[in-house]
Amino acid sequence: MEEKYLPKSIEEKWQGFWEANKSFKVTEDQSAKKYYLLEMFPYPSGRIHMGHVRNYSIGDVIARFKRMRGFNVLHPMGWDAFGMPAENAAIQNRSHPARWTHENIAYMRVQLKKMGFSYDWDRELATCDVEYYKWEQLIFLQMYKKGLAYKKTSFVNWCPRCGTVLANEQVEDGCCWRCDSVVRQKELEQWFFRITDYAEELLDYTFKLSGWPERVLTMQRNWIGKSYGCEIDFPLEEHLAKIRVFTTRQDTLFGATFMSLAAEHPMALDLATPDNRAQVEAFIEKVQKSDKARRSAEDFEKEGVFTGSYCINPVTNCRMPVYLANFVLMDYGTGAVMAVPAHDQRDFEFANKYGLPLRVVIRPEGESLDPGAMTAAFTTEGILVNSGRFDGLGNEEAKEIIADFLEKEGIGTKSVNYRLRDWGVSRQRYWGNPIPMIYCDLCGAVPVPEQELPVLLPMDVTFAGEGGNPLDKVDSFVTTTCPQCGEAARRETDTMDTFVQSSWYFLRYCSPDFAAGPLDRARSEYWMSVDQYIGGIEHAVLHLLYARFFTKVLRDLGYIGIDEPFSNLLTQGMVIKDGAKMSKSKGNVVDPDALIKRYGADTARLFSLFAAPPEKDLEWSDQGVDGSFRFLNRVWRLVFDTLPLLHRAATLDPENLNDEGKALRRNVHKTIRKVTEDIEERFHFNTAIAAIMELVNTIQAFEPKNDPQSAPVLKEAIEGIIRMLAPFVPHFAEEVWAGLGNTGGIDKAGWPACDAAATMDEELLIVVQVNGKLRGKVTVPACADEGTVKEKALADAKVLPFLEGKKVRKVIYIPGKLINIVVN
RNA sequence: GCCCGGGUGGCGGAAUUGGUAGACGCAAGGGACUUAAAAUCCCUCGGUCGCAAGGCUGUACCGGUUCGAUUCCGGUCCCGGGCACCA
Repeated sequence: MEEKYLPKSIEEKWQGFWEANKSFKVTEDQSAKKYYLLEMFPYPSGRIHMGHVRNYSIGDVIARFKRMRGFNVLHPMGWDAFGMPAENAAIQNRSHPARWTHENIAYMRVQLKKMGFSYDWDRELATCDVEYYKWEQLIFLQMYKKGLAYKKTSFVNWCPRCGTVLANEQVEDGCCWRCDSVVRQKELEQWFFRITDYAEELLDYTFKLSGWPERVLTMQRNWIGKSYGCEIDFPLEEHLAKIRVFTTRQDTLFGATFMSLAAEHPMALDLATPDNRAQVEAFIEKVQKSDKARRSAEDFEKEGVFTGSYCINPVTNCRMPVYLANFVLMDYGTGAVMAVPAHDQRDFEFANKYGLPLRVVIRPEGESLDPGAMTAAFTTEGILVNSGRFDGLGNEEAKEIIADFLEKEGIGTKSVNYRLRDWGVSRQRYWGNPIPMIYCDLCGAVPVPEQELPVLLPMDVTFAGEGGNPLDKVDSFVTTTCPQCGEAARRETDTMDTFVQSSWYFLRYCSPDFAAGPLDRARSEYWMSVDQYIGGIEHAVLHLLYARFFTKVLRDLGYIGIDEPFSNLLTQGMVIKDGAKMSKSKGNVVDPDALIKRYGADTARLFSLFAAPPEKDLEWSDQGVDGSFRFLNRVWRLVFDTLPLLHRAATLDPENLNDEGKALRRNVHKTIRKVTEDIEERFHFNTAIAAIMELVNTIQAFEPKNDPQSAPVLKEAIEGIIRMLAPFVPHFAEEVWAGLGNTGGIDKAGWPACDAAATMDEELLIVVQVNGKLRGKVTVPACADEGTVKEKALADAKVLPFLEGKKVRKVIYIPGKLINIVVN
């Protein structure tokens, strides 16, 4: 052990040691308790950023802690390697997405290794490798067979100038980010996964995932959005057809005075009367031009157009004009809304704008409601009026009664509706997993036979940045023959959404080299489910919902026997600097490489864990990093200075200590208990580190006496510190541990055990309050009963003045903590 | 607009089940060591009144429950994140 703490050489040394010994390589060991720890894998964007450092530092603490506690820990790492940025970079640099991606992976792998994260690198995978994506193609085919993958038309953002589909993030203020043309909605045939088949189960399990943050579960429940209501048919005046609506407010049916349809509604054009046809067509065109993001903006002007047709309210028999309205979405319900302007704010505004009638059917209890005087819709609970035989009912109870009535009369049916929509997985992009389908003029869409997999993504492609998917132009890829009839046919050129790859990578990690299928069932069942998953809160819905869905699909395809992929979830906050999220454009980025170079990886890890608890945002502070570095230096000196004493230390005899020794030992074991709980139960690494710092301060104040028991107590204390620090600053701990004369690595030493007997206090400090205000403190023997404490508190010199001339009404005693004297 | 979080010193944060508000760290100020600087060590550090002992006050704001509220309840304001106008 050197006199001075030199992180660079220490870190290189131990990283070499771990690599040479394959310290973190694991296999399925039935005799050991398994622990699968996973952090969300990175997109290989170029370099790691502080968010990665934080995410992976949090994970590494848990991995190393569990290892020290004797678990067989699976801790893998890989790359979410397909995606748009690679393609954009290829266009910009006139290079190839594969090259860009692999270079980035190589660089970032070095960075992660420099951080000292304890991964089993033998399991590394990249989703753009054919060994990964070919199995995904197989899964797609099996989903297709079961009807879980299907094709339907839907709308995409389309740039007419580039001739390209745009992602939402490529649309800026309704215009193409590259050429600034106005983006329009284009209808396209696309592949979908039937996630809605699993809506009920996905919802159900949100009530069983006890290891997930309630916040995330709430968001997922809201996303799935189950609601109970009715489907009601409104007959058309001049047609045989009916318009079907879904509503959760059947209690307001008597107040429905007009009908609003989505512009995309299949009946929209048919309902346009000759006089109105031109306006209706113009309106549909206009809605298609407005992009989805804008359409949902707060200040979006509610607009509509009258079709010229009328339908009939089935309970009031009133004529209801049928409008198209820009705020009605085809994706939710039936794409048609019965408009109740008196009791829905949007309908109220719409009715005002187009001079449509208002009919009050609910009034506040004990009051009446004048339709002419209303300035907003009345949307709270009340009593039904103008509703025939239902008048006088409370509107909540009326929901059930009216639903029953509608069913009996054959007007409508009770219905459950979900917000969740099927998952569109088609992407008109090159850098993704090719969807294994073939189009034949005679046979239609034909799946690629399983034995012909993989459909290789061709490498000889040029990137222009316009004119659509580059894959379309690779003749050798597109041109093929129909597997069914042998005639000339075309390959599907859509690739799969990258969320598909991230929906099952955690399963592939269990058997990454398995050559006979996507996963080796025996190995997967040993490791799954993931015991602890860690990642950013931004993935609370999409990724985490898709991964849950995919796990259930793989279960139903017979690949695995579990229902849910992640038993416990930890969502971490963002890394902030100067009050904003770190980003290149804001220029407030802290480069992990520079940090490692200056302080070493251990300091970077320590600070990112100490500055805030994981789930909170972390405000970066350069001075704070200095503080963490100073702390490590202090510990280093403490060990180095006491080394000669520690080497001579006799065996510890806990029964035979002086008061100072006992006090220090009590401190050591109380700290062990706290740090263990903070890591294991709360993931509050900041307070765990603070507790270790306090113990270091205590040890520094401890003066070893010339008695035989001082050195062993000190030795136990210092060894405890080093072992507790090991998950946080592993290189540092390994070096110091070896310096203390230990061999074989600190993992083998295990996590220190708390000796409960040593934590027992001999005396307790009792806080004395008078009328709830702190007035004094008394020290009593730990065994003192209530009477003794009370006596001592009432006699305390600092308390007495507050009792003078007053009468003691009550004394409340909280054992071992506090006594409150109530006087008046 | 809807949904989900959050608001504690100059700063990051602590107070885990309603029981000492401000642990730990940073910054700042003072001191020791040094020819000097760095490093290190020691002291002070919410506000306010006081020579001091100590008092009063204080966890966004207003109110409530309680012997006791940063913590629970009702209302208000502000900040952050998410969204697919959810009928």
